[in-house]
Amino acid sequence: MAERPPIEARGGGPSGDAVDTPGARSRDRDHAAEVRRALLAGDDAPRRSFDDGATVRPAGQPRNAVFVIEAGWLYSARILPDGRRQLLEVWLPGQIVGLGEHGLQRPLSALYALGPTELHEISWERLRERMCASGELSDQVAMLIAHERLMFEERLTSLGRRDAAERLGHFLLEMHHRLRPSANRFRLPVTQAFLADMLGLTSVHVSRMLSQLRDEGLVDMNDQGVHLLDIDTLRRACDFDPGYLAVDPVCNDAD
Amino acid sequence: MAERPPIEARGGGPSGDAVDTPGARSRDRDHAAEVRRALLAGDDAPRRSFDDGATVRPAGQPRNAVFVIEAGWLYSARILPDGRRQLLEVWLPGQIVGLGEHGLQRPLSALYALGPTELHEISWERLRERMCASGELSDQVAMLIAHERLMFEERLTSLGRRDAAERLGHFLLEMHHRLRPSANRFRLPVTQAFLADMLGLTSVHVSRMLSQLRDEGLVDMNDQGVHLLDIDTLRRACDFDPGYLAVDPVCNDAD
DNA sequence: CGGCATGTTGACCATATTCAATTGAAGTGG
DNA sequence: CCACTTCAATTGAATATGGTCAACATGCCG
Repeated sequence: MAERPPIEARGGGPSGDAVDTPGARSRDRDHAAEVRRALLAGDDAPRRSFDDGATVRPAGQPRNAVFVIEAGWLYSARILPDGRRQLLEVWLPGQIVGLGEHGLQRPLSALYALGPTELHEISWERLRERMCASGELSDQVAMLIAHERLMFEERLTSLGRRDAAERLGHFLLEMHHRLRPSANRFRLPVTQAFLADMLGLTSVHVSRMLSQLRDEGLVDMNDQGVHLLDIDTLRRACDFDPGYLAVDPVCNDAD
Repeated sequence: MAERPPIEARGGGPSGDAVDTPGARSRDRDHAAEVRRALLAGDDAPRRSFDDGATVRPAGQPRNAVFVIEAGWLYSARILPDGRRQLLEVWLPGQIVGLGEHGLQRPLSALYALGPTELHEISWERLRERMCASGELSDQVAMLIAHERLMFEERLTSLGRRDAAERLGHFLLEMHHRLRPSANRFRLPVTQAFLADMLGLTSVHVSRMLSQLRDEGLVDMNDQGVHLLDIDTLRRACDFDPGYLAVDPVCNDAD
């Protein structure tokens, strides 16, 4: 068993933007940027600020807007009645948050600020209006939703079939890829409890696994600073293939 | 707790289709049916048959079609290089499979037949053509993709934060809801190993947990026949809320 | 009949959780 | 400046949940 295709199954690098099967659109174009421009055109979208930890959008309430992140990070989470929580996604500057609730009356997941944030708020009314006006916009929105789905596909695989160390390594590689720092260091402003709720673990075990990764010379993480010591080994160990990551339009400061 | 709306959620189900926040679309219309009609109009879509277990679409190959299920079930799966596999979704008759790969050159997940199946194949070329022609179609496709994403959101929560028994109960309730049998019995033509790969467990443990659920008087499952003995208790125990399930257009035989 | 796939059960083991104690850093208020 | 609190992280010990290995039963099908 076990085929052995991926790990670099592309043309060259994470986005061999050369070949394009006819009729198939490349994910390499920055759809988010185009959608952002379309949604913000007119420049009258209200701006909103949130403090660290603030609830940007509660769960269960009628959904009525999407957000374009101007600065800061967000995360989405699903809370169970007994308090357990599963974090679903981390959202970075430039991303459009909330498209995935298209067609849903009330989101099941809540949205919180990860650090102080600046957002543009675009009402669904306005969004619909612009989508009706532009088939291309509709299409790009569909692709962005498909990309959110694809991220979940990968995370589902992590939670279902990867052990704690693999999940951690995989997630850190993912964030590294999304943030595109110049070096192998980047800031990840989250606690270990956050990582735990993201990866289906406990904070205690996250602490242990990070120590282990450090001992193995793979990752050094302290005080929200991540240093990937041996990316190639880590990628192999975690079965990380960035093929599922679209270009995330993020401007970021390394270290 | 535990609402009690659906089970016949068509006319006035989980979301009293009377009220509709302006600009917000209800998920209660059967978008899948409308998209199906649009894609199959002309009736020249090639039909394809697959035997049980056949690969409908391999992973890693250029994606070039979506499928409308005429009869039989499909499932999608992600396979890790070392053979571990995570099943992602079960697809039922009437569903359109492959929309979630919109914008992606090569799907990471493979698609297999669960029992003998009959499909209509619609090329992406054709799909794009019709989406360009109809903004409404684009929009409905976006909603269907959003729904796939929503299913993942729920399953992610299961894998991350629910224990084995809860995952099993939750999944069975979900299938019960999607299949809409007349009674509390339905056929689920999968093995315990299948359930295991779906829920991030081992087949041995699935066996044990099913025995436990039987002992508790909650679920009786044998030879692919599921009997939900105490739905209300089960729902409460598993935190199952069908709100995330759109109306799945499925015709099914109970028992 | 024999082979294969599936499910069940037991014994043992591993991974991860729970509980608890400790440390260090950061913030508050006297 | 110094208690005092709070929160995050670390570590150890005990525990639990689920995994591994293996044996066996059953049903199906050639």
